[in-house]
Amino acid sequence: MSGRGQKHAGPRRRATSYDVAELAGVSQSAVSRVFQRGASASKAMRARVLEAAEQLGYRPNAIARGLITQRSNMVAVVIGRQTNLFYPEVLVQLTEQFSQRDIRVLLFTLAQERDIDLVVEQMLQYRVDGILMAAMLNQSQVEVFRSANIPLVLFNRAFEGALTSSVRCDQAEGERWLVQSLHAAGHRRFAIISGPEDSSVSAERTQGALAQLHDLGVDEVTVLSGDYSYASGKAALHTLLQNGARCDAVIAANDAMAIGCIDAARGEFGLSVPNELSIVGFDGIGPARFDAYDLTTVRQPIGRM
Amino acid sequence: MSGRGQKHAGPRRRATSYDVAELAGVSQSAVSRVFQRGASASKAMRARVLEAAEQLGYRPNAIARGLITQRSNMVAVVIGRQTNLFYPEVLVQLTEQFSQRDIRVLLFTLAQERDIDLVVEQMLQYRVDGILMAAMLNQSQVEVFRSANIPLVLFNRAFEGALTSSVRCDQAEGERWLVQSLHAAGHRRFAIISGPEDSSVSAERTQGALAQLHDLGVDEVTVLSGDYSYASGKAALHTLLQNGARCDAVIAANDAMAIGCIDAARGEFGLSVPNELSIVGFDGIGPARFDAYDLTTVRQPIGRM
DNA sequence: TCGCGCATTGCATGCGAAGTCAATATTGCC
DNA sequence: GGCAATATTGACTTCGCATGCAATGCGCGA
Repeated sequence: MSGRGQKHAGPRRRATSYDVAELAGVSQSAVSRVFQRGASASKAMRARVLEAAEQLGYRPNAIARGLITQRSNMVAVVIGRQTNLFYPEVLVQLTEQFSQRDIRVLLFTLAQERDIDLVVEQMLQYRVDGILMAAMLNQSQVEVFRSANIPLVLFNRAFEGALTSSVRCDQAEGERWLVQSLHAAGHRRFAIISGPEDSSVSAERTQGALAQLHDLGVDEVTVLSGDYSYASGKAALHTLLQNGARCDAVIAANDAMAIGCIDAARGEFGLSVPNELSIVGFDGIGPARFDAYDLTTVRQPIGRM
Repeated sequence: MSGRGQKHAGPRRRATSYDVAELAGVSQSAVSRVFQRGASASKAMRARVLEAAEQLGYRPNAIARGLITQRSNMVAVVIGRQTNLFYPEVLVQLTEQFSQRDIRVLLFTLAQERDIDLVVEQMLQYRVDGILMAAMLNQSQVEVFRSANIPLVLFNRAFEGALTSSVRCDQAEGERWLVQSLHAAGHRRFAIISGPEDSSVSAERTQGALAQLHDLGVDEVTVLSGDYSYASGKAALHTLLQNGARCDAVIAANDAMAIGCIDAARGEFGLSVPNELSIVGFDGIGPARFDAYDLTTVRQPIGRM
């Protein structure tokens, strides 16, 4: 009432397609069509609408659009709480890729294992178009998504009764390659530091390594397990060498643990790495490329999704 | 028609509140109210509705709800393309915190500087309830959010004509503390490796360090700049020592560069760190705690949001 | 026993855009 | 120039849920 325009003083109500239509002197449908790809609209119309839209600062409401089109254009990405640096790196890359395809990423993290049901619930409520899961889930959870017709992609893990897709490298093959290399370099006494018991990724990697060792005629292998963290890598190497195990090559299930091993070997036991002891990892995380480690590892191709 | 039930054969259409209402023999409003907090509903009603909902696998549609309530319950989090490991770590923590408050995180990354306008557009279209921005933006972008009434929080950066909130540590103070420590340890010849020219964080850190050095009577300081990456840290140290600059303490604007410096100092120049050369960083990223570096750094308290 | 107030419940409407269908404008072609 | 074919356009409905309002039921005190 005081003469302050609505335009720049902070319009309480965001402009809608009706507002634009009115200002441009056309119908709401017309506005809608201008803001879509394949819709037909004359040049004149388009120009008028765009100008009106500009003037009002109009933005199509993606929520409303999602309601009517039944597509949210969002995918959920779920990652567990990481002691492990691999997933955050992947996450950023993933998000970029999705953006390029005009898909938004709704991020979920699992602080506790039990949070997963809450997260599942949220994903369903938000009607995400798809789910990329880098965490464990059980049969009933998979079933929920299947019956809701939501594509579920497991990242770096497969599911037993696998009716689901999964994106992942052949973990076992990677380990075989690593083992082969170590063997070729003359190593014969191996130790493996696997991940958590319940990690399918770790299981595959460990299996791969053991299988290749077996093929090479090496059957006596010490296997310890860690939790993928730097600290657990250190601890594992400590245990290993403390017990007097003699070995000249350590195969860690991921880079973080491998780095922990290297530090323990150097710091606690004064060993020269890789001269006296070779240590290999898996993933190709950033720090693995630091000169201090210059880790031999299998780098997962995170570009391809 | 062939007798296959709709129930488990993959209902094409997700159950809506009307479906639930019908099955429970109540009105749609009743269903709606059962799935809200403060709404009134009798025990009996609640029970009937919940059972019907369970049976149909009903989930409230957050999209539709968002449309009517004008709240999406989503916040946008924007991070730049990181050569720097700090933000991904922060991101995961943030997401957990938001989850606990029943807020979803819509993640955006900036592959290119120019992407920012696209991202801004997306955030507006999705009607996010707030924005947490860990990237640079200009006046007009800030203005867009202000006029759209969307709370904008800058992470680790302030804005000049600051009408916006920002969450951040006192970068300068942290550097002062580092410098003070180095000085107390007897160092007198300092070099600074700053971040990119246009980084306000870097500017503050560098200013803080210079100011403290000045206060301590040290005015001759070599300042080089990097881009926050490990590689640029290595390169900077290389340049520094190659040019014959004599210094016994290097202050890097972040941990990644500090680690690069350490590796360069050790690998290329055979220096013992920290005996012959002290190197400090900033952020407290994971790898900074690896034994090989055991970096002195300022750890940003990412828990407090 | 009757009336009043409160707790429940249902009805109807609206959020903002997309898409269907029919009406209209434009174009090409002989 | 006339007519059929095509391109634009607008009116109206729909998506699924929240909410104001009216109608109903209930309990309780006098």
